[in-house]
Formats: sequence, structure tokens, C-alpha cells
Amino acid sequence: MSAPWLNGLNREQREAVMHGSGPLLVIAGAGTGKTRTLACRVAHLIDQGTAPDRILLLTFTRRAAAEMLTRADHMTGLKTSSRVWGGTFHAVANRLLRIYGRALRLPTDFTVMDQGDAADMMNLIRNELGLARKERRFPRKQTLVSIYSRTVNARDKLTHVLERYFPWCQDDIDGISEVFDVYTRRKRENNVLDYDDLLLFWKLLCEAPGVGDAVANRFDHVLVDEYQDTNAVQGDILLGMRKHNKNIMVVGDDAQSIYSFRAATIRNILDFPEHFPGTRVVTLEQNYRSTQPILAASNAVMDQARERFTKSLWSERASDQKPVLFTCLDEPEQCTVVCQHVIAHLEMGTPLMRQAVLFRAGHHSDQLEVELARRNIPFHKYGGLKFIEAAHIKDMLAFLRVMENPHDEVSWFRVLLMLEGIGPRTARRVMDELGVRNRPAEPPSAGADDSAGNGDDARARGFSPLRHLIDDPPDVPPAARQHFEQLRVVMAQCSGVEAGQPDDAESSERPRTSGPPVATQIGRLRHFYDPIFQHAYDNWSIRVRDLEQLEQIAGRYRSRSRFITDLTLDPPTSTSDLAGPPLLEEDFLVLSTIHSAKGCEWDVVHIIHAADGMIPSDMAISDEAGVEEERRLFYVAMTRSKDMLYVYCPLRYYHRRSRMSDAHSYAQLTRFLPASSRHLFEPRATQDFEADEPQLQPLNIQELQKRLRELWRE
DNA sequence: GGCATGTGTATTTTT
DNA sequence: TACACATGCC
Repeated sequence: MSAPWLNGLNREQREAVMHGSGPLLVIAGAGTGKTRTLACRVAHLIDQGTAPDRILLLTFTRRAAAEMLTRADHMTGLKTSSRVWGGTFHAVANRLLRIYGRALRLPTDFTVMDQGDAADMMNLIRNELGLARKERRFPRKQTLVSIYSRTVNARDKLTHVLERYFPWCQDDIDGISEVFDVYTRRKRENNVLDYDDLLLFWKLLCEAPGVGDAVANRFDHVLVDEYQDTNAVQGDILLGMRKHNKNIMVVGDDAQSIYSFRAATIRNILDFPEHFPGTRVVTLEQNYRSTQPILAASNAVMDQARERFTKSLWSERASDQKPVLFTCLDEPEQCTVVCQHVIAHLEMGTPLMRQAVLFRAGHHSDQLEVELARRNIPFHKYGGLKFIEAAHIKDMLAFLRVMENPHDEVSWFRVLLMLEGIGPRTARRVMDELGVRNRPAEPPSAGADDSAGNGDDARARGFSPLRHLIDDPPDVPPAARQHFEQLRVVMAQCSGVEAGQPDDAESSERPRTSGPPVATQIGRLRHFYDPIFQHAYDNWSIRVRDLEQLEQIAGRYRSRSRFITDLTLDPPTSTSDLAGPPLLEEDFLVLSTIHSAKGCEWDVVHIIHAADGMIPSDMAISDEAGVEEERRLFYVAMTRSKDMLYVYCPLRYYHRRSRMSDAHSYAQLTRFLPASSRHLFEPRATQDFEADEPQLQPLNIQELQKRLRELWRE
């Protein structure tokens, strides 16, 4: 009675898939068929009679969830996957809170702030409190968000977070906690949630008497992928979701934990068996992805790790080809050689899409991108600066956000500052006159059983800053008047709030339900925005394409609310996402940060900038844990490769201070490839290199040997 | 009060 | 290189 999709699984995979009830921990090394196992598990559960909508599949990206569910559909031959609750923690939190949020006195029509919005709000508060004009430099907005986020996600004390991760901010602790205090309140006043709130409120939801059980009981099975990269709050959420029903499966690999900067903690996976007594542990060790020499080199990197789960990955994929360690003179040479190798593999039959160039930081590929463009090699870049972070996209979204949530101060501020003749002062006054912050407070929840919550709408209704703008616009300086009037008109058109309409309860606070389709709204807004845009940005002719793309994406949505939320929770990761599925004949090389490459695989992988200071990043080497994470990062990069791995290290970096200067410094090969593991690689370099800089090679080896000795002394 | 311009500085990874 | 902040002019 073995289902067809069980054929071809190995013993351990089958054990995980067929697991009955109760907690299951799958330690899945790189390339051991983790995705397949999860997909099979979903198929199996559905086949055994579990209703698809009673399965919760938590993944790291929406794409990962979609892929697994599609695979599950193929196995069962059913089209049920769309009913499974699949997605990231944040996306699922958003969905649940819109259904159950009322129990926490959380209005269900909140909007979600991304990190940029959160930073802007921090900045507003920072200025309001007069902290920007201190004699000493107060932490920047982005730093404030990082501190806040870590404190929340790690469930840590501010003092400890500052001491450990932001020691240079310790003197400002009073100001920081004041900012956070206002920030927390302001988010409620503005009816917005940040990323951290989504998790935090989900956790609170689980703990709320009555509703907590209702939320948990909604699911018969909870499955979690990439469990090594979850944080303390996410750990709590799972505990809360499985208080009674213990059907939970988590899959992860401690050797691939690379998100500690987002407060992810390895403790979740290590302590899982204690949190869920009776856990069955299954370890997947057969690697189906990489050739044996690639695996040997990767394992050698992890063998030097300070602590780890012992597992020994093995592969049946024999090969004579060791990974190539290519020593380049400098970065321009690295670009040249990478391009040559990419073309060579293409000519030998590996399409560009089956090849990837991986790097530590988004800007590490800057020079390569220029070179690829020069050679007409098409590529798509993942990670790094995203579409959604571009100023003109944020501008356009600010219009939509204001209409969606007229209490969103950050977006109002952004919108008003776009108008010529309006600066921070006037913007503040206009917002005050519109009553942006005067959102009627949610009435106290009558208690646990009040989840159906009703009747509290009356207080929230009857008043909207948007209606105020349309019916009774505040006065603005003469220079801004015409512009402001145009804004008023376009907002009225797009929001569906007609001037002079009676203040009827259905439409006054919730104009969002009416109005033209989102794409039409964007089109109209662009009429208003285009002149502003062209004035504000020198390179507007390039950026205008982004606005067109935004309009195009909007065409897929009926609801403005969904459009904004999706864009915030699942932003397009590369230009490819924007164009929809690529044409069949279209081939492109993948450029990706290592973080964004998680879970992916390619036939040929090129890791560039394998130099100390790049991998590990200079920013991360101040403490031991940081270096260890960089090591795992390098390991993740190496194990993405199936057939052929190139590791490149430029030996010389130019300082681009001035064009005339040829100042440069010498780099060391990454410390993760000490002399002792060098035999696992095939060394290559350009011929002229040794003649050019003969003294470099011995110098490096000495230094590396010194580090190796230090390792032993530990 | 807005805005253009100049100066100093810090610079990873992402939901 | 971009951003935060100061300065000085309208």
C-alpha cells in the first residue's frame, strides 16, 4: 500500500515522511533532499486524510513554500496545495492577525511597515525628541531599527543588546529607550505593525486565553523549514501553536545557520527535543547534490568549526574534478576570469541559468555586472538593493498607503514633503490639522471571548484625515497651493471618497473598499507624481521603468490592501520577479548574495571575493561567533554547487579614493581555506602573476600557518 | 520656513 | 557613494 511518491526515498527520508503523530526533528545536511522530504510529507498527510487547510507550512520565503506545494500536487495528482497555509512566519502572522487580531484589541485593517518605514518613523521621533541635535552623535535611524529589532526578536534586555552588539551606543541608552517608548506607542496610534510586531502579536495571540486555542486548533499539522534560522519569538510561537496537539515537524541544519543578525538562534534547533519531549530525530546524511570532491572540500571547512552537530555528509557522485581555487591578481582580473569560465561552461552545454556567481555583500558584484554588461552576458541579480527600497517606488507606495491607512504618519510625511514649498514644519502642521494621529482608541476588549468583536467600529468611524483633506483642506504656503490642490483631487479620485458626501459610517473611515482598480490608481497618481519625480531625480528616465513595472504588478491585484501588504511582506527579489515567468528561450546568469542563495542549487557555482575581509566580512570578525557564522556562510555557498565549484580570490584591492591613485593593499585568502585543506582544491592562477608579485605567495602561507597554529592552541 | 549647497562619515547579510 | 547634518540665502 506504499504510495508511488515514496519510491525513490531513502530509508531516513521515508521515516520522516511516514512519521505518525507527535514532534519530529529532521536534521538535514546540505543537499540531502530536504525540500523533497517536506513536499512528500505534505502529500502523505493529505493522502492520509488531513484537510489541506489544516496544514501549516512555514518556510523562509514564499517561493520555497510554493515550490514544495507544487511538488506535493504533482505527487498526489490533486490540486489541493493552494489550500495549505504556506508562507513565511511574517506572512502567516499577517493573515492570522487579520482574522483574530481583535482579541488583542488590534484593528484588523492595520498596514504593515517595512524596515525603511520603520527607520523613517524612528527618524521622525528622533527629531521630535530633539535627539538629533546633541553635541554627540545619536544613533542613526537604521541603527535604531536594528537595536530595536534585536531586542524584540531575541527577547533580550536593551542594556544587554547594547553592551553586546552596539557598544558604541551605550551612552545613549536613555535617549534610545525614550525613542523606543514613543515608537511603540506611535505604531498603535498610526494603526501600523512593523515586521517584529507581526511575530510578537502572533505570539501574544497564542497566549491569549480562548483565542489562543482557537488559532492553534485550526491546524492539525505544523511543518517548519529552515528551522536553524528562526529566532526566540518564532520558537515561542511554535510552542504556543502546539500546546495540546504536538504534531510538529521541523527541518533544519545547524551548519547552515546564517541569520543571527536577524536574531536567529541555533538554540531553537538544539533545544527542540527538550521543548517537545518524545521528539523523534531523523538525520539525513546522504547528499544527492554535489560531487564527492566538492563535498570533501565543503566538509573540510566545517570540520574546523568550533561546535556543531556531528554529521557526516556523503555522496555517491564520484568525480575526478576537484573544486578550483583560482588566485587572481586583482578584481578586474577576477571579472575577466569569471566571465571566461562562465562562457566556457555555456559552450560545453551548461546554460547560464544553471550557473551562479555568489558573493558576501550586494556591492561585491558591482564590477562584475559592468563586465557582464560589456560582454552582453545576460544576468539577474538576487539580494542587495531591492526594487521596493528605491526612493521613487517608496514615494508611489506612500500615496497608496495614505489612502489605505489615513493614520499612517510616515507615509503622510513622505507625501507632503514631495510638494514644493512644503518642508518638515508645514508637513507637521498639516498632519496635525488633518488629525492624522487622532485615531480613536480601540475600545477595551471585553475579555477573552470577545473575538467576534463588534460595535467598536462606531468609534473608529465617522472621522478620517483623508475625508478631512478632501472636504476641508488645510491652508498651505502660496508656493504649494496649486500642487496641494492637485494632490487633493487625485486622492479623492483614487480613494473613492467623494467630496461633500454625507459622513456615512460605511465609507468614511474605510474608503479603501471603493475606488478604481489599483493599477488605475497608480496610473492617475503618476500623472500627479511624474513632474515631481522628474524634478527630484536626475536619472529619472531610467527610474521611470520601475514605475511602469509597479503599475504592471498592480494589474494582478484587485485589492489595494493585498497589493501593499504583499509588496511589503514578499518584495520582488530580482528584476526577474517583475517580468513574470521568464520566456523559455531566455537564459541568464544568476548573481546572488550568499544569503539569498540559501536553498538553491546550480550545476556550476562561482564564489568570488574569497578573501579575508570579504568572507569573513570585516564587519563580522570582532567576535568569535561572528567568524563562525561567516564560516557557515562560506559553507552554504560551497554546497550550492552540483558539478563544478570555482573559488576566486583577488590578491590586490585598489582603494578607489581618487582616480589617479594606484594605492592598493594585499588581501589574504579567506581564513576558511587554510593550508591544511588546500590539497582538496585544484590551484590555478594566471601565468603572469607569479613573475609579477613573487614575494606574495610565501607571505600568505606564513600568515595562514600562523593562524592554523592558533587554531590548535585553542 | 524652505531649499540648495557643502562637509563629514560610515560602509553586510533580509522578513 | 549616500546619507545626515550645518550653513547661508531666498
